[in-house]
Amino acid sequence: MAKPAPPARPRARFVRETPDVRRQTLINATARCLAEKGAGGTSVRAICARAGVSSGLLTHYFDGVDALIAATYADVGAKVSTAISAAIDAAGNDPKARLRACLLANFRPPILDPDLLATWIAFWSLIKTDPRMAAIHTDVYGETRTQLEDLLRRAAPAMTEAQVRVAAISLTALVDGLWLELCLDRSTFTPLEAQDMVEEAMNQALIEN
Amino acid sequence: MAKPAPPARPRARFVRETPDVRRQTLINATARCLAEKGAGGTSVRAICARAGVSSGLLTHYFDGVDALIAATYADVGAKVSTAISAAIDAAGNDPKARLRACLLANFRPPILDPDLLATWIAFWSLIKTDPRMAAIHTDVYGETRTQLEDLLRRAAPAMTEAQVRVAAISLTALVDGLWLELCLDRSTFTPLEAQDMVEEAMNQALIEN
DNA sequence: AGTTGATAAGAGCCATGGGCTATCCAGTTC
DNA sequence: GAACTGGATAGCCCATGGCTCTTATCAACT
Repeated sequence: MAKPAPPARPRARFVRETPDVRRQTLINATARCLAEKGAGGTSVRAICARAGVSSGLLTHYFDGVDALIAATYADVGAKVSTAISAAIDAAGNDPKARLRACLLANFRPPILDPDLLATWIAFWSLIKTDPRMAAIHTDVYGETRTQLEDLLRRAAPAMTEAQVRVAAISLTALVDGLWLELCLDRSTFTPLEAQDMVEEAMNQALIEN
Repeated sequence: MAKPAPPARPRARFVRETPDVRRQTLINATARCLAEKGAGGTSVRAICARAGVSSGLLTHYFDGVDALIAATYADVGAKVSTAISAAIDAAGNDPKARLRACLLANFRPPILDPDLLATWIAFWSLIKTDPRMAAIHTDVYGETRTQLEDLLRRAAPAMTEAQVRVAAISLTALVDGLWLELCLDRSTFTPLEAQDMVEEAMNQALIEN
């Protein structure tokens, strides 16, 4: 069928971007949508409206909205990893100072951010049903733990591999638990208190071994 | 308007239940839906199909699906609290044994359960947008922490109030972080290892003070 | 400058979601 | 046993969701 009515309003102008730029724009818009409206409010239309593109673009550049969310997960994970690495490098060369910086960076922006938790929760909610998300989570968590184990080995060379592994898991869990509760409800304790608790646990792990 | 076509199939039989039974049935169905299909797959129709009732009942007994989810949050939180209290009572009268039981119960069924995490994640995802959920969360978390603080005081009477508070927050965070990661991915470490880590942290908190 | 082909827009399609309501039936009361 | 009360059903309405498809637009190439 031929379209009977010509468009009353001319079609909007647009600029042609490279695929990388477009994908990044969509990923950023997805992260903001997840943060502001949660997983339930993150629809194709909402993402594309925020990105300033039409809804057809999403399917054009990603294999559906689920794939876009998975890509956003990987991207946000990489951003967090970068922020932590930057904090480590800024701490200088002392192994203990570097370990400390790695742990405490979790309680400062941009990582200590309720919006980031909202994004993360959206990812967690998809791990159960989407194997791709589960794979990304395993990657991200494993990378973080490996980095922490490396810092621990340098800060306490006397530790055995088993001790390093347990300490890394334990410190990661403590950090995650404090971070989670801080993002959910700031009224219980402060980021500084959380940092003190983590530092205390870190010293215990180093002293014991 | 009168209905023009008489129903080809007679209407289904039904049984009349008390409001409490119906509400509990719907709450249980909601918890199972959240666990199996995540927050995204938990619709009015899915809940009611699982509960074996028609979709109109949900609106009849709850003020929309959000209210039902909030009720489910409160119910699941109460169940967890009950399980922990039971573990504490089963530990006898020794204060340290009771504290230990409270902490370690988090790594045994029914609390260590990926389905439970799925339910919890659904709740977290609503805290940001629904003040009622935030209020319930504050209640549940506060109650848990108060209970832990009480056990700590009895196990280590020499601790100051500030020390008790910090220890409770810290131990809760460690437990939550380990529990979270265990539910997300069992391959990283085992529940027994998690219990050992928590016990170690508990002993540290008790010895120091 | 004209041509070309991929990029982008935007309306539309079908499915699903939540809530509403007219209708029906099980248990109670007289 | 008959009328009554209110729990329970099932279908409907409208909004929104993801995705497709056609058409318009732009930038590179000849």
